[in-house]
Amino acid sequence: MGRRPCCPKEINKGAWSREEDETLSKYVAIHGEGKWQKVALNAGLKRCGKSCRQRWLNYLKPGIKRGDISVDEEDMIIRLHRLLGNRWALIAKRLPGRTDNEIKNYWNTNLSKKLQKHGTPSLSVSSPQNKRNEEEKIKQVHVAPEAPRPRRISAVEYSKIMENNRCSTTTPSPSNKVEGSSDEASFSDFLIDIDQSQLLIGDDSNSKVPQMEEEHINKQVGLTNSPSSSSPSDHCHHLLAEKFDPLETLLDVELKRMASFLGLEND
DNA sequence: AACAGCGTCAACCGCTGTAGA
DNA sequence: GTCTACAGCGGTTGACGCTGT
Repeated sequence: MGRRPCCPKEINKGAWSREEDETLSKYVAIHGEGKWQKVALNAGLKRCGKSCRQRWLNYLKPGIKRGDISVDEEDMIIRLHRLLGNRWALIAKRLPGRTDNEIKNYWNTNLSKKLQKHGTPSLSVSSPQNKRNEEEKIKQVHVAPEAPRPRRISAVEYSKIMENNRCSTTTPSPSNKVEGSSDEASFSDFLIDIDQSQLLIGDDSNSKVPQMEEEHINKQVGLTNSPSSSSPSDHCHHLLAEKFDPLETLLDVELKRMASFLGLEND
């Protein structure tokens, strides 16, 4: 069963002209993003919808940073890549103004070579005290390049996995772990405890930082919690109900750690 | 000056997930 | 439950510019 070609045959390919860029920008400014097939059709662009989307997101969209990647950004990319592997879209989300394509290209052309040359890159943010912990943590969550590609997974599948793991009984809940603990690692441990082979990653752009993590953070900073004092099983139900991204959460923990090294905790 | 080799990056391609009919 | 269209992602390609010979 063949797949229908996504684009008509009589379309432009290759580099976009200035006229095409203008047409696309104007159309999106008026009608907004989305429905890219219609964009291509209605705007009179002889391009396929995918091509329009990509051009907009990677080049025309306001706020796109172009040009040199700063040292800080590079450092961040390296760290995020350690954590996430080749999940460029997720990495890009953490670098405002940078696109997944740009980061991917930068990695392939610069960083991968640097890393090959020097082995582990020397990351600028590391205090001796925390370095060991961090290395340990990275070891645990490191996505090896040769590891099978993480699979995106639906909330429904996740629910099944969580139920199989009997999370209400065997998995420590952030809510009871956090009690009296200022150790944010405990929270990431909770995440890491999920069988790596079953680790799922919901990385759609709408996935928000899970409420459970917000609660955790709120507790850390001494904010009052939501009225529903949650039992472990409540948390489990919450997990089941929400689309949840353990990696996303881990990432935030990691970023917070980095921020604390840099003294940027309040930013 | 001419050519080859290499690096960069925009764009393409194929795949998966999701939503709606 | 199945099918289809669409969105999104990551790997790959190819055009172009730069550098070395």
